Amino acid sequence: METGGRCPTLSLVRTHELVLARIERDLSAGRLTVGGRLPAERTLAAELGVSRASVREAIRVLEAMGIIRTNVGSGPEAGAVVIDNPAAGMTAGIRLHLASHHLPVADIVELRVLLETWSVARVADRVRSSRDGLSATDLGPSAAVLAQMDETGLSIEEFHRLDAAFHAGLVGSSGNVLVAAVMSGLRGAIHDYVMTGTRGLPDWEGTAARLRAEHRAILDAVATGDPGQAAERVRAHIEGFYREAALDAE
Amino acid sequence: METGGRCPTLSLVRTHELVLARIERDLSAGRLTVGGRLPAERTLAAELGVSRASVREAIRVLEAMGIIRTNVGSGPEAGAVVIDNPAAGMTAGIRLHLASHHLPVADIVELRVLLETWSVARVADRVRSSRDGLSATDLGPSAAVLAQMDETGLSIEEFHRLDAAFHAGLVGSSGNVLVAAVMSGLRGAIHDYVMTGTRGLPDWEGTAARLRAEHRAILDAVATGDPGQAAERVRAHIEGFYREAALDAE
DNA sequence: GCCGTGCGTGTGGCCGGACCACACAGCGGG
DNA sequence: CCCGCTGTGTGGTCCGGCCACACGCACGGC
Repeated sequence: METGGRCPTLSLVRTHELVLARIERDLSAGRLTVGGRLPAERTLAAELGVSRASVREAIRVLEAMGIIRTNVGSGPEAGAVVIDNPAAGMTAGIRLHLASHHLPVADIVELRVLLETWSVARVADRVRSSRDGLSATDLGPSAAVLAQMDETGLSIEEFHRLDAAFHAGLVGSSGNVLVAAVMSGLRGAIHDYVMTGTRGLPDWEGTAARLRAEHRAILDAVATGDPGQAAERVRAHIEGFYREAALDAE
Repeated sequence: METGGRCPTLSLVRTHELVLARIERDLSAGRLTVGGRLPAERTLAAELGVSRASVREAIRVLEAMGIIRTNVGSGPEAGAVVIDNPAAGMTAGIRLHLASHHLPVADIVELRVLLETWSVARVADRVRSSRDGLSATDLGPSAAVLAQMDETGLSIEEFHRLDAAFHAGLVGSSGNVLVAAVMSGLRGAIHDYVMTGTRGLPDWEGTAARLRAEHRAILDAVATGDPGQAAERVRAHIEGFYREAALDAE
């Protein structure tokens, strides 16, 4: 199985993929955990008998997928540390496929509606079946975000940041980590489209006021344990805004 | 904005990220399209005034995301070509986050159920509202896969390959490219778990026969335009198998 | 004319070495 | 005790070299 060159690497599997596989095995086996540090590039290269360049290539993939982050220097913040940010990989991947025109924006919007209606219905359902615990621990932060959104003088960017926090909070309350990550990735991927569309709105203040009212109606439906209403209000809210900002006209 | 070193690169943005941004812009602007070729690494490095290593790092990320594939040599198959494989990036990302124990398998199963019930319900809905066109062009391949699955002597791997093709075909018929990609990514990410679970089943032949019957029932509900039944059968089919293969016991 | 062989060219794959900036720890001097 | 300097280890980037691969083209032989 030796290749003819000087490198003992299997010729069908690229070297950086060997590095990735090794790191995945270490993650699976618990030898690497979120918050823990990878060996230094030079160390890992020596251990695996490959060049540092190949290790770096693998590291780049892991960074893009939101598995690790790297810092130069020494001390506890230095090197490659395992993180838990699947949304980063989702955002990057979806953005690129959007850029290549393979993924239509309309499909992204549609999946967002599906995931978010499901999430809020699920949260509302849990409120209905176990009212006290969920209301206290899960909807308080969402209400706080809505209060922040009522402040005057918010920039469009700031409004959307709070908007994202509100929606992400509700989706997060569904308890499905992957759904939350996909949702975050979707929003991240179309952020520029949303900003462009928002700036083109004829009456941003009027729209913002309507969005705020819709947020409150959604939170109300969730808090009163009405899955059907919650889902319907979310759907109307998302589709309404995207239609107004011309995001569905792909 | 010049850094102190010999490299004129902005110090807050890594060089490979500059390369990625450039390629994303080219994709967005249509200068690069699916099927088209990127400039050679050496050419791109010279154009951007960076080292070939930085270009390679960016290329690795694009490969992992399913945006490009690379081949050595010369001629039409050589170099980095733009492809449309978002599922690849999904699979890789989800696998890694699964490996790090940040993503629970149960969340993956849950999302799969959500996406697949939505997809078959949508296809069934379209059958109901436009029966002739959809039945002929979209369900024929699915029925053909089921016929293949009835052949004797299928290995477990082959059975699951056909199983995946059947499910992917139905999801693909929903018409949402992103949903199909996420679904494919989910399946790819948990493939090893499924294989392990399947090999541990006490009566694979009995299970396989039941799965086949459930496939036919699902296809029947879709073909007769019954969204509610289609979704319910898919749900029961997925949850039943994953429970039996101990995939929900996370 | 056709086929086979060898050479040249361009491609990605990989390596090793060099140097940089950063971040910290440890030590010595005021 | 505080500050400055030095040393060490980290990732970031570049450069140059060589390899295998894949093709195109030219030349020679039949």
